[in-house]
Amino acid sequence: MPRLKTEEPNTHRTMHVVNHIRSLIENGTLQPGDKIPPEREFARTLKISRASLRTGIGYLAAMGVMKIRHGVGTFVADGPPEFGKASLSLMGALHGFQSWQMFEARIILESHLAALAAERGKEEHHAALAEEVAEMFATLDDPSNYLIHDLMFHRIVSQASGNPILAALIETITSALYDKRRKTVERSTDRRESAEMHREIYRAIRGRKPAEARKLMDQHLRMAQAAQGMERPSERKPSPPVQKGKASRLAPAAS
Amino acid sequence: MPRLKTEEPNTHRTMHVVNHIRSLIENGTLQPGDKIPPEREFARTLKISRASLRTGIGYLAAMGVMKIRHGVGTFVADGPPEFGKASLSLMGALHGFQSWQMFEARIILESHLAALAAERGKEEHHAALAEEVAEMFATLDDPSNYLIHDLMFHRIVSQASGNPILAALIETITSALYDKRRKTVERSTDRRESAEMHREIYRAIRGRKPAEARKLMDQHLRMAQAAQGMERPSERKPSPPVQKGKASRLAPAAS
DNA sequence: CAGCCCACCGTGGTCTGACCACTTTTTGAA
DNA sequence: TTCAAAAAGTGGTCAGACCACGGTGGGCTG
Repeated sequence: MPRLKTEEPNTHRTMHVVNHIRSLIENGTLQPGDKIPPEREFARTLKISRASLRTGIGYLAAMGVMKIRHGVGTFVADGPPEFGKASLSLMGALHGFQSWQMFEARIILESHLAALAAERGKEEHHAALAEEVAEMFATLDDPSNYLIHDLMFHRIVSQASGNPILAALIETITSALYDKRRKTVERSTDRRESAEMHREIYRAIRGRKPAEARKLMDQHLRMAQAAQGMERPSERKPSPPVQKGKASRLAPAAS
Repeated sequence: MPRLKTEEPNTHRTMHVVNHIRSLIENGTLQPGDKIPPEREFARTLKISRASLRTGIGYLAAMGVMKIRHGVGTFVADGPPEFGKASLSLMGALHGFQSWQMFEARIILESHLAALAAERGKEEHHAALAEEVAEMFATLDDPSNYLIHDLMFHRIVSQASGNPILAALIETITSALYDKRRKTVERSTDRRESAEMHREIYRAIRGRKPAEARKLMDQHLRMAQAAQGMERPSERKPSPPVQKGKASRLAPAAS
């Protein structure tokens, strides 16, 4: 019969650090963008070695919760929530993710996001979206700046959806897709068409028409996908075998 | 004019390690479940200190790519793809995620997943789903085991969808939701109803009826949500201000 | 001989303290 | 006043020792 260990107190230092910082964030002591104490000092405070502290901070940094700047300090992440940058990339290598799958995920998520934004978006979001659309039309001949406003538009839609988790998911996928995207220097005509689609999406959101917003976003993304030749291939390679049994980590300490 | 640094060779050791292991995975030298060399030996091989190697491994472990077992060794993760365990939890603390938001994300994703599974599921998936449904009916009086088969059912649906990225997203959310779920010892009648809904979902998937599968999954999840009192509150707290400008990380090294 | 316990070994975890590298700030000379 | 050099402050790396955990096999016990 296994003894029930009561949240072992000698938990690994790493988690000690993680939980400590976590609580600092939860009780408001630490806000996004804040700088945490220097490693040497912080380590002394927590009564652990600097090495262990660094392990814990590294853990948080890997997950995108903390941002480390060599020679400056360590900060709480302040950008839009996002899972570890290399996360998708790494897991892609491990489990063989395909580009079309990433795009499919993006289309599904972002279409819903657009619908939610149409339901819940506030005036401030509408204003921000309008501004980005305007900027897009203003930078039709400036590809790199156009791209920035394009991304901002989608990011604002995410915020307007009122669901930061879905927003984080999208952000993760988008940033992974970003690299591939930069290479595709879209034609000027593509940008004009794209800008107009964004405007229509904006109107649907502002007009609180969820179904229409979703349809337009879906349409817009499929077009973008086609422009980059990332459609789903008609023929699939043999899929891996179904995992059976392997309850492994699932099984609680039950009976 | 900034000098163009050619992928500086003295890149942080951490990324050196990460990229090394990444390439080992990509070229097939390292398979899921494999054990990597002992730290001391590996560090010598890579010509770096053990501390730096550990930093890199910790990074990978934080993202769920590697699994460390004290006193045994370090392995490549072999379970279903999933983002860092504490990831959602930590980010929740940082950005104020709500339970209903997690559930909303789950409903959206998993409903689509069910539809995709109905389109693309193979016989092997159908068989596996049937088995899990049978097990669920067989364990109606055994809550903890019932839960395991419940989770397996949903996991198989994810696999059947043919999109490992969406599956990983769901897996991440589900595992974060898992803790809360264990506490809710559902009533026996709830389990019976739940099992029957799963059976219907299975039939829709097997019958290749995407729309129906989606509808049923959506219905099932909303019921589960209601059973745990995680509905979306009618009134929302004031949302954070729209982030404007902050292109920060977005801006490429353009012009 | 069968079974169990425990010392041993391999592996990851932590500590110490020194030094290196990057940024920002301060200083002092032109 | 300007700007380049130095200093200060912070994260990054290194080295080597020792601790803690888990598995294994030899030796003791029954």
